Amino acid sequence: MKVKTGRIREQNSLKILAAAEAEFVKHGFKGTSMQNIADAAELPKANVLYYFSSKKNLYVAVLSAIAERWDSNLDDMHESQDPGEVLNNYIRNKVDLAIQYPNASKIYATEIIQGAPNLKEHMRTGLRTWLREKTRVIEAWIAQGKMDRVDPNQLIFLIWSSTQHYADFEAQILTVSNKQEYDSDDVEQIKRFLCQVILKGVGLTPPGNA
Amino acid sequence: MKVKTGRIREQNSLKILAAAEAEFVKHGFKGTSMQNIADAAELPKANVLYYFSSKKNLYVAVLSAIAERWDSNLDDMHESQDPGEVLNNYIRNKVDLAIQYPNASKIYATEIIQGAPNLKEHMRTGLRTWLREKTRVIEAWIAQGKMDRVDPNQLIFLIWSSTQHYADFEAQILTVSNKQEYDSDDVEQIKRFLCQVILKGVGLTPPGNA
DNA sequence: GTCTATACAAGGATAGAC
DNA sequence: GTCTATCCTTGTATAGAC
Repeated sequence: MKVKTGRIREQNSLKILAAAEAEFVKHGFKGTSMQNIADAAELPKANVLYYFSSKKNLYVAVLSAIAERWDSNLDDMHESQDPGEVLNNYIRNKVDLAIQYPNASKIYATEIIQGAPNLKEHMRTGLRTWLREKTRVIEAWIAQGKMDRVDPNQLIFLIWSSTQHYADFEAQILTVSNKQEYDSDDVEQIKRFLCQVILKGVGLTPPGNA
Repeated sequence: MKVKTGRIREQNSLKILAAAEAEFVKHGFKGTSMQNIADAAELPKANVLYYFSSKKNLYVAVLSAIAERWDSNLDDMHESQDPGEVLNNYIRNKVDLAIQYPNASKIYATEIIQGAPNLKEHMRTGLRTWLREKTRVIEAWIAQGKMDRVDPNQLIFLIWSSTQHYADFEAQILTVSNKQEYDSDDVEQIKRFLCQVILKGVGLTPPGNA
């Protein structure tokens, strides 16, 4: 019984994408060689170039996969919902994402630090639209007197920065804390701290603040 | 009258360091060539290698200059001072630093994202000591009932992440905001927002909350 | 002290065997 | 569809002229 070619292709592609993500994080785009990626994926170098016709191409594929995963986790929020509950869930979700996919967060961060040459378009269209929508909802909550009068954009930026920090600055946080990795207690503590401080900071109370 | 050799050396070194910082930010360590740096510094390539004997050496020099500037701006805080005032000043200071030296923040961030291979030692010694000291002061404030019971380490991380974000993610923030650069109004608004939310979030009020 | 010319290595990409 | 061998560019670093 012949194995379908499509399956091999798919499996190899995924192996390469995972390996590439790990290597790009450690050494940057230029610092990563196709040989590194091939070795990590346990495939010959030419094979990697066979699936993704160029290094640049492979890098963009890695970025796209990350952006897709990122966007898929952007929960919808409606002004009819309770702001404390919505923001609480959003923050906890972002922390989970950061801890679960640190490499994704790191590559995304590196790309933006370098001026976002491959993400400018995504930000000008998709992200800006998403942000405007959320801003509108938060402004509605403020108008309804449900929370303090703060700049909605800044609030979103604060949530992004404070949550992603645990992925991007992992090396710093673990080193000064003298730890090898985050354990589940750490993660819960991070979530509680951020929810407590940010929600209280904008005049909200977490839903079940146990 | 002969120009002192030391002056030329110093001036060229500074020009090279500035050029290197700008290039390393845009393309990363491996992605930056000595030719790029030499062109940006308006000097021949061999001249750059004459002053800093290797590329790695030059990169470490850039990092050291950054770490030094960073550390010199770590204000002292004492438990006898008013926590609201101290944290307010610290946050405003960090925002100024981020806006004034975005490249420094970006290179530092990139280095940590990649696992801090050249900063591990600095973090294990200098930074950890600094953090422990601040933690002690914040714990004293909490014990004195002057602020909410929060994890002091997390509070420091929150201040670092939220302030540095405006430097590191400049490209994202400016793009979604449809701006070319931060103006002085933006900077003041950022400071007010962060001080307001973070201080209130830990049970403090800014000193002169105008 | 400054710069030109060059040795030498690494890596991306392709041609073509299997 | 998969992989070996190779071409060619780029880039670090040095030797040595001025």
